[in-house]
Amino acid sequence: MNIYDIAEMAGVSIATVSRVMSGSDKVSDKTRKKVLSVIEESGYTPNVFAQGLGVGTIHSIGILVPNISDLYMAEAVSFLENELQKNGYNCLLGCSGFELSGKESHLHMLLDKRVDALFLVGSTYAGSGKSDAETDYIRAAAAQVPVVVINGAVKGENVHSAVCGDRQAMYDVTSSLIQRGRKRILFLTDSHSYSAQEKTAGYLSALEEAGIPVREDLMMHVPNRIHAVRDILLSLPDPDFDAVVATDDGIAVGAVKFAARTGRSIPQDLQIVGYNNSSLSVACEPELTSVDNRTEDICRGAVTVLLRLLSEKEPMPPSMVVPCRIVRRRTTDF
Amino acid sequence: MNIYDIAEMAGVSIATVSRVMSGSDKVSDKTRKKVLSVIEESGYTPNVFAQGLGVGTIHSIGILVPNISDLYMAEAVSFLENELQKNGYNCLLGCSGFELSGKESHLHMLLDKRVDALFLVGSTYAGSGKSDAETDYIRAAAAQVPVVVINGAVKGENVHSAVCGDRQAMYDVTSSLIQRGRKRILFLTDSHSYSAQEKTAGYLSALEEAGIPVREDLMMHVPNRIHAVRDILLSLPDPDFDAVVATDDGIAVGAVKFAARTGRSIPQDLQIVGYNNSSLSVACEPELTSVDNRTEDICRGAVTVLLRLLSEKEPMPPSMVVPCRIVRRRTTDF
DNA sequence: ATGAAAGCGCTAACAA
DNA sequence: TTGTTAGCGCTTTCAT
Repeated sequence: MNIYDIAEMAGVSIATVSRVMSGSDKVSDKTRKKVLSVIEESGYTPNVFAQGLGVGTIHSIGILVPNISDLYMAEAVSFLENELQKNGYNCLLGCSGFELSGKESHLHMLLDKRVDALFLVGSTYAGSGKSDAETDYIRAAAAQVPVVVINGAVKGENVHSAVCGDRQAMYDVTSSLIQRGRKRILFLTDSHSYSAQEKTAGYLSALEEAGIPVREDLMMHVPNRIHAVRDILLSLPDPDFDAVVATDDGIAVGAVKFAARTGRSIPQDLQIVGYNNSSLSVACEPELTSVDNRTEDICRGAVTVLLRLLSEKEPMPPSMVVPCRIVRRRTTDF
Repeated sequence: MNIYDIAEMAGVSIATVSRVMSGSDKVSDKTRKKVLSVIEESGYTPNVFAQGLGVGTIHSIGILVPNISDLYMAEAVSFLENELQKNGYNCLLGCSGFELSGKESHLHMLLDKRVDALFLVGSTYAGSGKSDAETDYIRAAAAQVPVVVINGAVKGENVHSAVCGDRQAMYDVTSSLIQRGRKRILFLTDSHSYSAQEKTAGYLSALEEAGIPVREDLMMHVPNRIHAVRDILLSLPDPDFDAVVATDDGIAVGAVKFAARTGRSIPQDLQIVGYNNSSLSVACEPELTSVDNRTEDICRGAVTVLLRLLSEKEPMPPSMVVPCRIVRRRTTDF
């Protein structure tokens, strides 16, 4: 069932059918009614490929994510999909993993499908910042379609970003801990990404401001798995810290487990702050104080930016920053 | 940059370029080399829409999910995407919500994009089973492309399914509790879906087998939010149960929180079993015994089924069942 | 307000 | 082994 069939059945030309489909006003009411009724009873649906061939787009947008089974990523994708769907776009999803090769290949698969734009979700796409070469493939992609990085900054023509104020948030929570008398604050992270670096910077600046010397042994890289973190902390010969700030809730929960195992009471002996305000933070006991990075607001903002870009309006500011919010629960005394 | 440009630059016809692109062996090595080098240096990528128009597919598969920010769904999508990508398919993602209208509209958006097949993830798509009308739209879709329901059974031509043995699993855990002397087992669920019904049936058959009368007040519907569940249990005038089986970890964690609030010790006073073996089950304290429904195996199997379907091999058995696995932790004494 | 016809870029059947 | 050409189904001028 194609447009020719419909045209014939309705006794009009294919051009008229096309006009009806696209809601053109240059069709008489009578003709429109007739065509619509034929379409209705025949169940006709236009062939997107033919449409795409003509106009160059089928209104789909690529979403690249390292790992959709991560709570944070999943939530972001959820918001993106909702907003995009509302605006008539479909989502092509790619799970790239954290390796550069996977990112590149998945990105090209999406590009090959002629998406109208790309979302890269997660600061892993911003690379470590050591070399621009890490993100060259993103700029190359941006030569074809607008790219919006969620929660990571990549510089380049046609590359936009929406991030949360990770540095400030980490500065805030660290400062709060210091104000409550903590001086040996363990910083736990699982990543070297842009956002991990931002968080690190926030942590360090809080220490510096308070005149507390930085201790290398209080800055650890760990995998983001509850038991792994717990065991690493348990294996420390001389655990010497009175607070923990983590770059993800999962890591923080590991610290909670560590406290439970070693008889440390929370928050008296050990204060703990998580990140992302995920369901993990409220599943554990005591429940985690956590930084809410406003995923929903960021994603909504990112889609707004993108839609404006696609509608060829005036250029957008290249990035937006949404401040984080601290959700206080029982693993801290502030 | 299109196939004509490449053909001209390589001094061959478009047919030859097309052959090279599709890896046909009916091209001389010399010609192939030449064409490939031109393609390489020009960065040519075939236009999928034109391809699609010709052959009727661009190798994309629709994945419909009620809510991707749910841990279980996200994991399933992750596995599906991985398997499909490996086999050269892209994924069009739709988040439909739990309302019929959303399901139908999202499903049509995917169909309109001419996907080769559809995955429906989650037993919500199987409806309540009260009326076939609830799932008619699925059968209608199946008239166009193969449909595979993950974790829910829908009957119909060209509708396949991959489910886990929920009924048996629930029977097993309930029986184990009974064997450990528990007689007042609270069943908590947040859904009326196919899988919820299966789980209910397992629970009931374990009671029946043990000759324990069913008590309506011990079968509750609750929202799947930790604090909500906790508060509902706390508000019970006369909480009279010595074990809890829940159809999701989030719900079970709510019961754990309830126990903590009311001074019940786990598992002595109250045994608790969760479902899905998610990270929540290991975040809470004590850690939850949970039913692992083998998402990965189910998804892998589902993709296998689908690929066979798409490659026009002999018809598949309409459904596969993967047995669940009980992961024992510290909220039970078995 | 409506129709005719020229693309859009590719695949595949057929010719050579 | 290679080239020619007829679709694939739609959009969009350009006429009328």
